[in-house]
Order: sequence, then structure tokens, then C-alpha cells
Amino acid sequence: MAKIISAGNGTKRDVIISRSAGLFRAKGYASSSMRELAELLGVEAPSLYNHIGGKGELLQQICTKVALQFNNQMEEVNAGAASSSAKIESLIRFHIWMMMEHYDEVYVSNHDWRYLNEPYLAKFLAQRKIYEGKFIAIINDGIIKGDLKNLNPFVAVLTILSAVRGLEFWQRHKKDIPAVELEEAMVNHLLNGLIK
Amino acid sequence: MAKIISAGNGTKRDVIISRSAGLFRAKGYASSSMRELAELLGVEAPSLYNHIGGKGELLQQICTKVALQFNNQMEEVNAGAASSSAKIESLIRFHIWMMMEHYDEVYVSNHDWRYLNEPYLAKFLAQRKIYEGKFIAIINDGIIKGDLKNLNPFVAVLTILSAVRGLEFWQRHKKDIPAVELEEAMVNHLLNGLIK
DNA sequence: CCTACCGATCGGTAGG
DNA sequence: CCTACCGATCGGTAGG
Repeated sequence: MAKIISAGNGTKRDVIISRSAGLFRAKGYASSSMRELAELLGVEAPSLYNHIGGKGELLQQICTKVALQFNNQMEEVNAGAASSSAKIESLIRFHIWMMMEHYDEVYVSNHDWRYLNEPYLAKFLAQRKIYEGKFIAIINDGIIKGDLKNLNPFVAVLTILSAVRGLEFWQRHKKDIPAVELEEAMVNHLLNGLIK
Repeated sequence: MAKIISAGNGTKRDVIISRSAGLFRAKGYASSSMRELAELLGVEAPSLYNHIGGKGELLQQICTKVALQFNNQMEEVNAGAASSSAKIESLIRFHIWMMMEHYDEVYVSNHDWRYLNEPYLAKFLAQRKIYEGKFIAIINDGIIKGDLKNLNPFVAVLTILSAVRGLEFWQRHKKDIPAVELEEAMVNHLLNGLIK
């Protein structure tokens, strides 16, 4: 029986992937079952396999999409002629925006990428390395031009990317602190520091 | 048949817990099986249950121990009379030290605490909230005294704690960049910023 | 510490 | 889209 695994961008398939991101975020990829996902969608588990190839494909779609969005944004930022610090600020703001607008997907990508099957795991890691490399290059450029302090660029990128990832936790406090205030405070902290 | 679940601090039990931290870190709690753990220890799976109550207890021991260490350090730092920025620096350095010296346990605690059973989950979250509250208080104090910039203290703590957590990733690059250099760069970045 | 084994649940397939 | 079902694996127990 023919299976419609890669059927265009059929709505059903998209809905399944989208709902799986919510499930994986809430319970973790490894702890989520296809039966739970099916129940969320109001069908029996075997029916899912008419639209997707398997559990691993769901994770793969989520992680690939997120990685693509970040890499596209990096290219866009680098296409401009802004200063290093302006580029960094722009990238930080994009991370914050992604965390707010695509919370489930970003969360799952951050947490469960290691369960990716090959060759997708290798591809994902390679893309991430490229992203980080470009980020490091921006910082290096800023140091050379005297715009930025002479800190280890690798550590600076680690610090920045880890910090924005912490916004996962902030999601639970959304009501307590508005997004715009958080964004300004974090950007300011990461660029200008905490000490007066 | 009597089971020696909470037998003092018997060596066997400690070894099991320690090895489970390594396993959980490598594969994730949900994806790790008691059979794998038994194999690592050179015994059959049922033998483990002579020393521990179950899989959940392993996670519980790991997370509880890590939380205790951080809370103890917080008390110690707060007992001193250092300035806010000195306290913050000291806490950051402790996080880095923990990540280097107790990598598996800290990693597992960071990633898999949500699989904790009640009432340990509630207890863990409560302890974390207390820790963050004390961290926020330190920053607030520094702002009042004019030592620190007037940034949202909640966001500052989020930024700092997330950044140090990113050291998980650095573990893989240990050889490329020495711990002391990383520590100086991250402390400097988080306290003084990136822009010259 | 082991062997033997249980009930539950998993991802996925067959077939219609 | 469903029912029926498979083999694998899980955490854990019984009993010695």
C-alpha cells in the first residue's frame, strides 16, 4: 500500500508535526509516544503513518526547520553593513523573537536534537557549527575594529547563545515581565555588562 | 525479602548512583534503561534493586545532591560581607567549578529534573526558586548601593544562570580552551559587557 | 547476587 | 481512516 510520506505540504502532515512539537516540548521526545500524539489529534496511532514516516521524522522536521531559520537570519544580518555590535544586537533580538514566536519548536530543537537519527544528526551539528562560526567571525571583526573588548570570541558566543536559550524558562513568567522589557534588559546586559 | 534501600552510605549504592549519572547524561534519563545501567556495573538488572528503590530514586538522588550543593554555596557566599559584584563573581565561579567537577550530575539535574516524581519535583522547584530569589536579592542590593546598573534583576539572574549552564557545551571543547581562560572571559563578559 | 518471569507499553506493519 | 496484531523492550517482582 502506497504511503504518502512526502506529500507536498499537505495540511494534515503539517498539523501532525506542529502538534508533535507541543507534545515533545511538554514531555520530552523520548517520553512522548505516538499513541499520545494520535490522541491529541483525535485519531488512532496507525493513522499517523499515512502522513509521516515515523517518530524520528517528526523530530527531524522540527530541528531542521529551526536550524534553517537561524541560518537564514544569520545570512541576512551578514548581508547588511551594520557594525559588529549592531549585528550582535540584531541576532540576540532574533533569538528572543524565535523563543517567543516558535517556542515549542525552539525548545525541542534545543533539548532533543541529540535523538536525531543519522544523517540528520550530523547535518544538524554541522549547521550549528557554521552558525557559531559566523557569530564568532562577527565578534572577531568587532575586536579588530576596536568596537568590542578583546574577550575570547568563542566564550562570548557561548555566553550569548546560552543566555538567550534561558528564555525557555522565562516563558513561564510571561505575565510577570513584558517581552519588550526583558529584551532590552538582556541585550543591555550582554552588550554592556552588569557593573556600573 | 528485606531490601536494603536506604542502607547508610554503602559503597555499592553510591557507585550505582554515580554511574547512573554518567549514563543519564550520555543518553538522557528517559532513554536510559536499568538494564544498560546494570551492564555498566557488570551485574544483572534485578540485582540493582537490592541497593536502590528504583529508577526514579536515582534521578532524585542526583538532583537533590546538586541542588543542595548550590544552596549551601549560596548561604556561604551570603554569610560573607563582600560587595554585590564580588558575590556575583563568586557565584559564577562556583557554577563553573561545579560544571567542571560534577559535570554528569549537574548536566542531568539541568536536563532531567522534570522527570522527578512528586514530592521531589515540588521540592526541587522550591529550592531552585529560593536560590534564584537570593540571587535576585544580591543584585537588588547592588543596584540600591549604586554598585550595579539598574537592570531588571530577574532578567540579570536569568542571563547569568543560563550563560553558565552553557558550559555544558564547552565540555566538548575542553582541550581547545583552558578552564581558567574561559572562566575569566565569561565572568568578565557577564559583569562588564562585551562593548568597549 | 542470580534465573525466570510479569504486565505494560512501545514504534510500527498488514490489510482493508 | 480503522482493527488487529507483532516483536522488542521496559521497570520491576518472586523466590532462592
